Amino acid sequence: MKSLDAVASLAALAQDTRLNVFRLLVQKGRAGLAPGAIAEKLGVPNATLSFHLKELLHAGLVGARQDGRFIHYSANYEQMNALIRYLTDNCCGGRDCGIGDAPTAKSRRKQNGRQSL
Amino acid sequence: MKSLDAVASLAALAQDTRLNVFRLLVQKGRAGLAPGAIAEKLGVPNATLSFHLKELLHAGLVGARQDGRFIHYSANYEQMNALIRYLTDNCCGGRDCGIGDAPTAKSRRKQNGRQSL
DNA sequence: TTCATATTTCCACAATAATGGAAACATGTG
DNA sequence: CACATGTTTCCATTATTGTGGAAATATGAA
Repeated sequence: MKSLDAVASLAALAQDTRLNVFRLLVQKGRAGLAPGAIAEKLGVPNATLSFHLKELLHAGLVGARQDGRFIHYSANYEQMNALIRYLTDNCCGGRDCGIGDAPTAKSRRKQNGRQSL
Repeated sequence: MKSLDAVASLAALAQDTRLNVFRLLVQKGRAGLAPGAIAEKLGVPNATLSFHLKELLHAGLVGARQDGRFIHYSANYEQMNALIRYLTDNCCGGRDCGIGDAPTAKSRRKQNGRQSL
């Protein structure tokens, strides 16, 4: 990931409504959600939501898939992971500091002894 | 981490100079760097750097430690990891999707067979 | 105290971002 | 086609952010 891409992604997430939208989509998985459902869930006016979805889309953090009258927006996990890698890159000069290693959804599930379904 | 904290942290990182400063500090480890060294390394005017360091400090992403005439700024890894956790929280509704799991500095070192020093 | 160096504050200007109602546009249905 | 519903664009207003030179402040050394 390039610096400009990272800044664009971070700027896209650095806004309350967009962050809520993105986290909602992250939790919804590949299937995603349509703007109407997002607007209802988060209580955001259509015009405002549309503006923010476009920002997220432009930053590459979400994808859109047309399905009849609906458009399903979904999180772009590759971009999300690339961004996280960019932030933690070469942590502590590459030494095994044990701190540039955020517990991830997966590792936390392992700690909890939960398995996939 | 609260939504407002996450937005503040993301906003702090969503700026080219600040992102460069933060990544530099992440790579420098707990020892950190003084503004003078950062300014020289990144070619940023003092006033501008000072402004951005304050932003990062205020967002909790870096810490400052006075040492004589110098002030050592260093990355706050706890905050960094909390932010990453916030973004990936409950990915795919908690199912073992295998995608909310960014390769971290540590895991990548393991894959490369490198050990700590 | 006087000097040298490190860092921050002041300030004003320029640029960008967020908001949401109303209207326009797109798509499937009868 | 006419209609209902989902989504986006238009637009003006308001608020926030980034910039860097110059001056002020802080700290240690001579």
